[in-house]
Amino acid sequence: MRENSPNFSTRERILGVAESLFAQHGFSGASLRQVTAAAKVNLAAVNYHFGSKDSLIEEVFRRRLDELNRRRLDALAAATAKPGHRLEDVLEAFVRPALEQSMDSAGGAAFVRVLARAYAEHDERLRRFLSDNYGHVLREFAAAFGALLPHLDKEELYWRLDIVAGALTYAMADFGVIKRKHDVSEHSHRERTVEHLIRFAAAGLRE
Amino acid sequence: MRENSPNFSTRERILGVAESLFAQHGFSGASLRQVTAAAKVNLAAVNYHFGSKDSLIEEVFRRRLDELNRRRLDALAAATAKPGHRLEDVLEAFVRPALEQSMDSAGGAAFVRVLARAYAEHDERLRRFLSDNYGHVLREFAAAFGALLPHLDKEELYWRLDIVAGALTYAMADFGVIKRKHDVSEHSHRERTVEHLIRFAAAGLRE
DNA sequence: CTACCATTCAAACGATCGTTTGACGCGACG
DNA sequence: CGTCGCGTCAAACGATCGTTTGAATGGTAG
Repeated sequence: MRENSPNFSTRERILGVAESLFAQHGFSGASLRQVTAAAKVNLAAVNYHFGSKDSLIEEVFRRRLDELNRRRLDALAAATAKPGHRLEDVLEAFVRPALEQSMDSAGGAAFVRVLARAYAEHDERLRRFLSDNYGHVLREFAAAFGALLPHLDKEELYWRLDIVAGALTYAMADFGVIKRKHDVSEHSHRERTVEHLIRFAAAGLRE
Repeated sequence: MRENSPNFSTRERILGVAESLFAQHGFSGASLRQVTAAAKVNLAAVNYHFGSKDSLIEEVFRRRLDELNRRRLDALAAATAKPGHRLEDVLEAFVRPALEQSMDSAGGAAFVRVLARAYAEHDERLRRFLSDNYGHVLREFAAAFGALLPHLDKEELYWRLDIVAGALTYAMADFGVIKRKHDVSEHSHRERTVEHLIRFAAAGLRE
């Protein structure tokens, strides 16, 4: 059952197609006419259901980010509750929910790319939206990391977490200039990518 | 002396301003009218001097990437010539030229952001241009890494190098959701970022 | 001075952008 | 049956996009 199936509502088809096209061409690179044509809906449907293109972009995030961050906070709580938990546990709480979300639906993989794109976009409006709605998640993780890394002051810690977040996000998004021939075991590749990245990040944070 | 100084030619002012605006708003997000207005030149000057917007984008890359990759290949040759050279030496040959370029001119820092943006853009035309003109550099580095990592087959090696390249590029570009308050020692921050990233990458590649 | 060439300029081109409009189909409800 | 509201539709809005045009400009060579 594809995203343009008539079994999906107009609103849901728009969200699914927009997620995919934003991942491919960026937010300003994908036009509403491309989106509505691919979703086989009328052009005006976007402004009817979402109000504007910017609101559509926000909704693309909200649809998946709410659940993603809920899972992240649950995993973080489970990790920090365990006495003697390690840095790798906190890192995994941040990364594994994104990995799982990227595998459990067709649009999940596209959404991780959208997330990575948002990270690269310096658009102030989009950054403010993400900061306002999901900044508390980053702050909770920063606190958990800080407790495990008492030798780092706050500025140093945030600076390194920024690097780690960028590396993790972009590796998850599978961006890259080199094309892989066989995508047969993409899931296991992704799984191993996460493991390696956690090692990367843990080593760099501890130093 | 600013980039819009009359001491710079029209062509050079366009290149400098375009580099900065592409870094801020992306290639499709920055219009030629914004570029020419900021550079204080006529709108038609872009098509007169470069032929098209796409050609301008290519020229923004070519202007700095030629020298960057020449420095990278020189550093790589120096690193591999040394007997008993380590993985960190090859990584540094890849990263340090970008670091130096980002500090020796006002536009250099912007260009590193442009480079990172190109990495995220999935635009097929741009990727082909970069692959055609600078693919040999990546291939030489891949060979040098492969010689140091004989336990990895070619596909595995390329897959990991992709991750490493993404992490390094984005950290260099200073993307991030968390704003730092004091940019007083940005250069030393960047320097230390590179050191940490090399450790990250070396640990992950060796595993 | 004249002729020429490179460059700059205002203006306009057609295309495409996000958005708005008003009519239309149609099931729900009194 | 009438009507009300939700969703969809074709069409058009003004704005902005990349690009092109043709005239004006200014320096240089014959």
